[in-house]
Amino acid sequence: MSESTATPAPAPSDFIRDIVATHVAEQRYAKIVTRFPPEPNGYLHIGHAKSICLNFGIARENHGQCNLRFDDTNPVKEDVEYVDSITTDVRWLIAGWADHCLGYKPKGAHPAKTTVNGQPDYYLGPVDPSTLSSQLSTGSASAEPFFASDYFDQLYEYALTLIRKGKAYVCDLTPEDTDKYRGAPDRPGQDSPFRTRSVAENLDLFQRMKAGEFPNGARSLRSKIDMASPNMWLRDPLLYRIRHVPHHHAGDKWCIYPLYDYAHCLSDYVEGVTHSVCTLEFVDHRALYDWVLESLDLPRALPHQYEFAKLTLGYTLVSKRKLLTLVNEQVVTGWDDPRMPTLSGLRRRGIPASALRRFVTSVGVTKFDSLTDIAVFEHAVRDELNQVAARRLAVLKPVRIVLSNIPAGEVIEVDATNNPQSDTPTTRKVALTREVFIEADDFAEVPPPKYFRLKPGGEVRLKYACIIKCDELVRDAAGQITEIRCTADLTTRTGGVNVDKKVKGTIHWVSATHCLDAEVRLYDRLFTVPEPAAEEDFLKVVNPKSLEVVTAKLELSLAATKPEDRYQFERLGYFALDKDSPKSGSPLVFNRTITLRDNWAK
RNA sequence: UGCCUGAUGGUGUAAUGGUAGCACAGGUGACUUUGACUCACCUAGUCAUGGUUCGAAUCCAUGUCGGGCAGCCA
Repeated sequence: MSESTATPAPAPSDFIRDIVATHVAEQRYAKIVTRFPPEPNGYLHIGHAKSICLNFGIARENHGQCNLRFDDTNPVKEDVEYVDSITTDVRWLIAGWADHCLGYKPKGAHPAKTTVNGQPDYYLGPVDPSTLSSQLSTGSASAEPFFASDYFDQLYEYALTLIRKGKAYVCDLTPEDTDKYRGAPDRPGQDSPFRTRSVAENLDLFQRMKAGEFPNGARSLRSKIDMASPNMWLRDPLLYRIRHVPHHHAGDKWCIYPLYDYAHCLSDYVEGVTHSVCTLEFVDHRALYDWVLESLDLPRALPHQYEFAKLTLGYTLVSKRKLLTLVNEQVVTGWDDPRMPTLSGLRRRGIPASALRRFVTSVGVTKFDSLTDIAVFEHAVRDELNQVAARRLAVLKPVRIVLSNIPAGEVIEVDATNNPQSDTPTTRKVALTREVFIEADDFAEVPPPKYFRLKPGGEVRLKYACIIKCDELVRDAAGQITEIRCTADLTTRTGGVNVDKKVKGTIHWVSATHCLDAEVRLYDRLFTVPEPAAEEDFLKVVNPKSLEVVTAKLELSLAATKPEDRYQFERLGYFALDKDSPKSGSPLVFNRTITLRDNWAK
């Protein structure tokens, strides 16, 4: 069922939501706060959609909030370009669904120093979500997403605290030696020779690291945990590295930058996050997440990390590197090519955000690495579009029919239903004339068995119009069919005496004189195998027929199509205007979002 | 050979000691002015072996198979 219908879908349930529900029941937190923490170093894809819907879903189901936070601790890989695209994609995906849970902070705000239970503390809360949406829609922009880089000052203070507690030290090992000392999964590491430095020396060295006295990689700040731990992430993992580069958000203030494991848990804490939900590859990091937080004796409730399996979709690739290759090798036209699994690509293809949400909800949340059948995704898209898309007549590969008993110049207006799924369907007028186009596939001179469509001597209904009979094929000297001559039985029109006459087939059509030319881009899956990621060379399994461009004939009403409109071209599939389209004077450009199901598999 | 984690029809997911259910896919039929939608019916599953129990997908043990971990990436 569509989200727009009266019966709302039941709230999803999964092991993480169960945990949250327990915490709500025991009133462990004043408010449930989650976060979506992308690094601004690439475009969001369908896998991120699962994480976004989980985090925002938990927030909206519990009257909570979900912060959009950029995990921007590595300036050498990041760029504001991605901050903008990610922000756009997130807001598109949650629009009309969880906007009221979106955690944004006052523009330019940094954590405030407060006192909690007599202890110093840092906290950065969101702007009032009820005022946020109006701010965003008016573009007054007094709010913005959270940024981990806004906490660099506090993170530095916390690092000093760790040093004073003897829980962190400055290490002079080279990156190569650090690796060697770390040991291997089945072999313990060795203590760094710098592990026993005094607190005073560590303090001095760390401050000088910050002051820029040392070159990149010369020293690092490390946690002091256990070099023999069976968990590799507890073998004195690095907290800070030296990088003499400016930061896209923090400017040129810093030459030391915190690492993920150190910055993430503290960012969660500073924002008051309660449930930090991430993917399975971070399970081993959870011990470190907890270690950092617990080592600091923080005065407020600590956030906790929970992990789920990321989405893997059949016939789809989401690897940043491989997607980049597709763009660079011009296999696709860009990151928002409608064949790409990026949110911008899916959006351009015409897939509604609501369909994406419904899809990721339907696959569930577990700790099992699974491969989701692309059919589940396609079903969600079709199901959603079937509810909302207006029907239109369009012919992709036209063949000319002459209705010999209709005089040239005569226009018969017929009523066509806009959406049969609607409780109160409306209609529009479509012109029927002497010459019409039908789909090339809908005529067969030598029909296969059980062929319901037009064939020599056969009858078929032109949808919304009347039944026609194929009388004659006109050929040129070479024997090629140049014209299909039919007679129209006007008594079978709506309201006609023979309206109830049955024929096996009903086909779509467009008047040859009252129509519109349009470029229509027919997309198919980008890869020919279910698991392109498992391929030694994924470029070899790119579907050579993933795009076919045709010049189609459309009914006239389509001239008024707006970018957000979704149409079903009857018997063909769902289509949406491409962003290339609104160029004045040039024909409209439509993208095929997805075909209709076809049970008449040839 | 270390640690972490997982295993239910073809696929995904539920059942938290008490009738193995749902969705997708597939099949058959009905309906149809979309070979769509809708509806009905069908196909098909607890990784293995032991144990506890009146009763085990669920608890225990052992094994098998899969995924993750040795970035100064996130």
